[in-house]
Amino acid sequence: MWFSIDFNSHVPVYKQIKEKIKSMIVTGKLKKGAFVPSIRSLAKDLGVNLNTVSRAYRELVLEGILKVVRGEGYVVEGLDAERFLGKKLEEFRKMVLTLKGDGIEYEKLEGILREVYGGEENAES
Amino acid sequence: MWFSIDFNSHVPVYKQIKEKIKSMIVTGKLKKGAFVPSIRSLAKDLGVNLNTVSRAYRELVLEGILKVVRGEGYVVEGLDAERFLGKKLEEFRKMVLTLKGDGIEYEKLEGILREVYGGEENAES
Amino acid sequence: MWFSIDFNSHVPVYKQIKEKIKSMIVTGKLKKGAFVPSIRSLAKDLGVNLNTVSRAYRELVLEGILKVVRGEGYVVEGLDAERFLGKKLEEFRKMVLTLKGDGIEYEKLEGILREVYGGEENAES
Amino acid sequence: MWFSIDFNSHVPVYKQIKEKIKSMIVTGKLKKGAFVPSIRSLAKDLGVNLNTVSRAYRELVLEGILKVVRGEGYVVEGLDAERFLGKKLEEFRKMVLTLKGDGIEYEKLEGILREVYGGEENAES
DNA sequence: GTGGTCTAGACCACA
DNA sequence: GTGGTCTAGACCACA
Repeated sequence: MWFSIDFNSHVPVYKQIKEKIKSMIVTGKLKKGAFVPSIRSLAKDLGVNLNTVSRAYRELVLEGILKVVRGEGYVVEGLDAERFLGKKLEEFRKMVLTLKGDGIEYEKLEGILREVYGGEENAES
Repeated sequence: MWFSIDFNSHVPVYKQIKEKIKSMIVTGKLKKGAFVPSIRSLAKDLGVNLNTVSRAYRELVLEGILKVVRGEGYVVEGLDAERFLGKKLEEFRKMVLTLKGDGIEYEKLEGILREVYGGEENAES
Repeated sequence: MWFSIDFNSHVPVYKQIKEKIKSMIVTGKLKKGAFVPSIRSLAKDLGVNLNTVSRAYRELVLEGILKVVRGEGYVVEGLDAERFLGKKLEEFRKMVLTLKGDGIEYEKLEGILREVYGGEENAES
Repeated sequence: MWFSIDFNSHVPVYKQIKEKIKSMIVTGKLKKGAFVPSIRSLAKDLGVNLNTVSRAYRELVLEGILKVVRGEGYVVEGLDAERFLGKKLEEFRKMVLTLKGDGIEYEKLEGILREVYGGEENAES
């Protein structure tokens, strides 16, 4: 059921975990009131240290996204989807700007977009 | 004339410098045989330590992109543009995949693409 | 009839329970020979696990403050009030020292003391 | 120059460090713009692990009390003294309430207060 | 079983 | 020199 970590990424592992959890909440894979996996089980699944997951969860609590239930685990509180997606789109815009700066043409990027999104149902031309 | 560093990025500063240099070579802003700025001046411009720029240049030399001219500075050797742009597009594809996974619709991304690439040829409005 | 637990305190719940029981003995609310509430009922009242109350009682027995009556429950044995209060005052002194170190004036603390201890005999206003 | 940790306290070490730093800012021992000791040197002084100090500093940054300067260290930003002292006094009130509940008389506490504050200059009677 | 804290030590980036 | 992250493992409290 669980996701994986990119150990080659510059993004620290605990931040990757935070993003994944947020993503799963936004997409409804983790619903409000549900328990996220225990620190130790997620750490084991991801091949990561307990402290790393612990830090991710702790920060999500500070952000009001998770809640800790004594002796039981972490529960989903909620997440401002609007804001989460807004940030993601902002990152996307930044990357597109960079790519434009690198001289890559619009069509290249649109092509990839269509490929990823499967083609037919999304493309007009 | 010089670029800037995103100190909040997870991408290490020396890697950001490498990427910028490469980008300027690919886009022709730095031509083969031209001198890149001296380590001292670039470090000053960017507000970073000499060691950081030094490391970026050193690695660019190892990659065959720059060449040291003893006592004079670093000169552009060349760069496999195909490969550079290929990597960039690969990163783009990865990000699009993530965004799709977050439930963001094709249209949202295409809209941003059009915005960034200016109006006329791509946008209808 | 029973007290409450501060779940936000750093003091472990089982220690809070021990302190409360001791306090009630010292103040005569629990007299020698009286039964303290059963583990089950106290756990229920406080909203904590049986094990937690159990641990508190067990340690109080080890300290000679409670005694197990097989099949009946836990009975108050007694408590060195002098020592109990001495510890409390020691903690108070420590806290006052810290507050003095923080630059808080004598009058502020005395004011709070008077407030808590009610008006007439101590306060002028 | 530095403080010490109470390893027997229930208060986690990283929280003790946070409180000490705050206290030193409030009392002017650490002024705005000054560097706090480096993570590693403080860890060594206190006989504590680097990660523990690191967590304390990191949380102080989140609270806007410290600021991190890349490659240089942590700098004092500022602290709402009013709020800090208010919290301290609240803790004091709570403790006094408990002590009153334990049957300790006003005079005992006032006596300790006077002792700690040196007597003459503060006491009226 | 759950989380919380801490240690000893490693490796990296930046000044 | 500075901070940042991570691991492996320990010990504790609570359900």
